Amino acid sequence: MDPRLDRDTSNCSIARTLEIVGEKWTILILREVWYGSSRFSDFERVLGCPRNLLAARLRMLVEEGILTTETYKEPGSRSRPKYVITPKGMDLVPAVMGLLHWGDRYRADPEGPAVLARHRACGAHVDIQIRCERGHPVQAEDIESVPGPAFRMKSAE
Amino acid sequence: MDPRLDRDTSNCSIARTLEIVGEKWTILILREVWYGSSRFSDFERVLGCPRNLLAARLRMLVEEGILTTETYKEPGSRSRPKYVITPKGMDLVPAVMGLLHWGDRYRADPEGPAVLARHRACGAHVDIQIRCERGHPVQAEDIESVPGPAFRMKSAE
DNA sequence: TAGCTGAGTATATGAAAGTAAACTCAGAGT
DNA sequence: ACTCTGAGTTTACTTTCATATACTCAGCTA
Repeated sequence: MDPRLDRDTSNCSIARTLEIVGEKWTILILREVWYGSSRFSDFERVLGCPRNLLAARLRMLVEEGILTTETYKEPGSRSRPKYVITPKGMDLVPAVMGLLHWGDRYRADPEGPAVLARHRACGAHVDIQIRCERGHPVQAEDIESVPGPAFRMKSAE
Repeated sequence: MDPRLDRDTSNCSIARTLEIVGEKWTILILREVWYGSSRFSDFERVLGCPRNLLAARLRMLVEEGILTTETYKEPGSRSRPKYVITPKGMDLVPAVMGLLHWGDRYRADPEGPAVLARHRACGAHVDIQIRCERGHPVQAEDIESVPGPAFRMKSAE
């Protein structure tokens, strides 16, 4: 990965993921879904996010298959839509756990984090780790990035 | 974590992390640092990002202690600054690996990813996993979020 | 049938981001 | 002394994004 090479970065998986979840509010909406919110008004109240953006982000997350809509019915009210996470959305958990853990470490209040992630089965604190296919824990420094099958160079302009 | 509760989310670690790395270009700059770039012109060329934004992002990353500046000297030229990652910056690797992995899975080209992450020692592919303190692998569905020491409710307005 | 409520849409305004080009600045080479 | 280069800064303009507020709409209840 010589930095002087003119790599074509248009098919970068990080950039492509950020195209979807990199806009303001998107990850925070997903956070609230994980914490149990599902209704438009819940997101609005807890996030304090403008309604038109909330509507736009929810629509996009549904289009991308990260959320899906179901209906709920409060007694005495009509059916309304709610937003639930899909398996594709659950697969974003590790990335967001990474952000959470970094914030806990470097930007938390003196008394500690606001939210703790626990293993439901045993109650122990959960964290993310990097491992290689053989199961060895890997330090970030020991990761080597190499060109993959879709690696491309910039074509001459 | 009842969604109807008026939680105060101003001290959320995810939101605080996004305040730093959530702006456009920031994570892509870090990606290039991991891939080996360190000079202003390298970032500019490979990212195609406007110079004023690149300068602003680099300044912010240095202020936050995620990057630090050193100098390099090309023979026949004067010393110039270069940007290198700090341990605090390396601690963002798991989060970005999460984004990379998700993109590889859901948004890669048909032939596969553009970049592969390998364990330098054994050459095996690396990935991120969620584990509890006792070392058990944890599925995203088995994570429970509970109020932590800095949990707060919204004060009455 | 009039009002209430949750889930939006529409509109206006301001703040960032993108684009492009000119300009600065320090020092090494000639 | 003059030029060249990498690393920026500055300015000007356009476009997209974000915010705030007002408005709509469907259906349940009174």
